[in-house]
Amino acid sequence: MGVYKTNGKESLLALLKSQPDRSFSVEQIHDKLGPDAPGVSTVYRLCSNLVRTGEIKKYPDSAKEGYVFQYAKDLHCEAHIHMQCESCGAIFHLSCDMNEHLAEHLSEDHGFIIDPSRSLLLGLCRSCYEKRSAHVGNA
Amino acid sequence: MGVYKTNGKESLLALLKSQPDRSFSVEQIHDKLGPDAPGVSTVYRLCSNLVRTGEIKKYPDSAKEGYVFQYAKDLHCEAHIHMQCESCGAIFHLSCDMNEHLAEHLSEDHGFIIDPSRSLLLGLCRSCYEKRSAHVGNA
DNA sequence: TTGCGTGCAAAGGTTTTGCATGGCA
DNA sequence: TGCCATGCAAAACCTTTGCACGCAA
Repeated sequence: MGVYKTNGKESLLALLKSQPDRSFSVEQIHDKLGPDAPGVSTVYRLCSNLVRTGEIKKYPDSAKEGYVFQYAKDLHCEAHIHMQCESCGAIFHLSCDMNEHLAEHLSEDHGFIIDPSRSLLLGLCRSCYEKRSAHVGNA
Repeated sequence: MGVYKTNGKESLLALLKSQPDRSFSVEQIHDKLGPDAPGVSTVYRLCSNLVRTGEIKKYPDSAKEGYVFQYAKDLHCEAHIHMQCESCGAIFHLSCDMNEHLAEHLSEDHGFIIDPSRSLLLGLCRSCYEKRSAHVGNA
């Protein structure tokens, strides 16, 4: 599997690649690809394959139950923690010394060996936080 | 709902309370409660209610897809991050200054406002790490 | 006695699987 | 042409819901 180059695979990968900070549910992928979209079951199959090959990553969805997928190739995601915005779903890569710093602290003070690639911090990204602050305003 | 004191509710809560570091899936709860266990749908209903009242917490399961529940009352879980062992499923509460330290760093350097209560770090707890090391041994 | 909680069964939603067809190399 | 990938439909799975009965208060 994954040997041939097909339309479905190409367009799916193009979509995720075009917005590397965004994550997509199977439903969103299927919808966004429009009329020439592969069927839902194929989207599932493609995503599974791409996760297996490491080209995309799978995260639990912070909003609804379920899972989302995000382009991840060449990002060395094994080494760093990720942050997901609970409002817009964007996923950011923590690229700084905090990764090592935190890992060290957890290991030494708590006896916990972190797996950064699967650890997900939830919260609000800058723009969603500002939007929300604006909304609340003088409440 | 949640007005009456019933066997199902009592035994479910007792189970989770007896192992506050462990998390349980609906299936595990149902199985562990044995012959006098409430039906699966009741376990779902009880868990939903208890999550709503804050007595237990719901986390995505690191192992299989799905969710697990853990006793959480009086732990002020809103304020701190949690660590889940990918091997045994135990969930630990990060109770130290790192919570504030990390939150500050993420906010200042990355513009990310963390929601600690929903953030989950995955990895291996001390005992599972040691077991695994022993297994691998001289590989 | 009142009405909430439960069990059972059915429904709902999501993901997986089987099989025949179509497309890539 | 051979084999992989896809579509469709059915199945499997998990979770929720409806309804009638039993139990707590």
